[in-house]
Amino acid sequence: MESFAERTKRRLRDELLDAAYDAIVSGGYDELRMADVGRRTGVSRQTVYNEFGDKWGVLEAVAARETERFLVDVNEALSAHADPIDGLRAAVERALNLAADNPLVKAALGQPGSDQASQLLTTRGQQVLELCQQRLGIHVREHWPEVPAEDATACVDVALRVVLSHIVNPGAAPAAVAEQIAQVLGPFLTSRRQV
Amino acid sequence: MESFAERTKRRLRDELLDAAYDAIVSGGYDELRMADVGRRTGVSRQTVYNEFGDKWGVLEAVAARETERFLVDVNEALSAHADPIDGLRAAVERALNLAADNPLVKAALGQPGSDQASQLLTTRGQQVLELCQQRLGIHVREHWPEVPAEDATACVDVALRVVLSHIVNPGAAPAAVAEQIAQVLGPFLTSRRQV
DNA sequence: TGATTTATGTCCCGCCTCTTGACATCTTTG
DNA sequence: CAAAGATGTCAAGAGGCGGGACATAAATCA
Repeated sequence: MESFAERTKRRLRDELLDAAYDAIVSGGYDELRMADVGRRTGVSRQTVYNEFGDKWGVLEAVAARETERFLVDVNEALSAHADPIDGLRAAVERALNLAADNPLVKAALGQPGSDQASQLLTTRGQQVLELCQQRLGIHVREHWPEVPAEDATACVDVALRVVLSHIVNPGAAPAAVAEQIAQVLGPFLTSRRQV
Repeated sequence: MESFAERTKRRLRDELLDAAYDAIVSGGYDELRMADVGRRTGVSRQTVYNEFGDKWGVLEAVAARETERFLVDVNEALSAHADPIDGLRAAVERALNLAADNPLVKAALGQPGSDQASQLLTTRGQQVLELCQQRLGIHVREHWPEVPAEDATACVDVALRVVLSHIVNPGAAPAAVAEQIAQVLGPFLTSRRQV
């Protein structure tokens, strides 16, 4: 049985993340105040530091949770198609559309006072990147049994980086990008496909 | 702002009451184990004692919460009518019907191993009685402005005791009892009614 | 330019709550 | 009669949160 204390701990973290999320979305990372996060949750400033270490830790934790939710949607699109190439195309399009609508992404990239927050998806993006690689990797290896694990990983890695690039620096429309990636990576997948 | 600690405290109490409620409903008061209440909630046995004092305290707390919920329904019936006598009749009928269906009432009165629990509504029923008097009193004084407070209180007190008696020791059908009480107390209310 | 304000990050200590283990007591069961 | 199981009490210990103080850096204001 999970203890009440453990559930309470998780709830605390969750409520802190809610408060931080709201603050970032409405005012940007620079406007985020550690004391506010605590106050909104009904907890001291020290407790926020105990939970996340520092202000950047808060942003990373918010991003990690948001990414997890994001990936649920993307994985859903991925596994909605039997053919890997179709799944890839659908997942890319879904990811780009979701990112375009996502308040946190907008706050990190678009709003003023997001000099630092934007690095979350660029120079300091390892965390998000690795999280996506891992989650997508697991999911793809399950749903693409005909593609060798190593090749699936490579494919995911390339597509992921292109998608991230398009999120940070938008190019063509989501559907067009998805089609482009499917066409470029399609032959690779086809050539590596096994019985 | 309410502190996180305060909310957590309330949540703990609520979850303990949920666990105790389930245990009582499924096995009766005698089958209730303090250690189980703690285990189901994910806290130690001592914490249960800290919160409720002793086993009877658990039962009283469960009953108090259930009574509060019960009264919400009854008060709703009471205030659905402009005329006090109609409200009285409706409230009595609602109360008796609710009690007849209530799992906790059944567990306290009907099930085997409820020798002690049944006292909750009889020889040790002051707590529930007073809670009802208070809540109903407040509500009636608000919704029966034409009846002097003292007379309203007396009316509520008499009706409440009759209803409780019918719950513990059922007589006629709820609607018939309600009609009877309305007829018996009606003249009193009418005579005391003011402009 | 210098002073003030504001926010981050760290440290420390007091307080409160929960946990754990032990114990006495009573009742039920074998 | 002995063992098991439950209630109720006590004390010691651990962990987390609150609150205050502080150093530091950046922005603001005079």
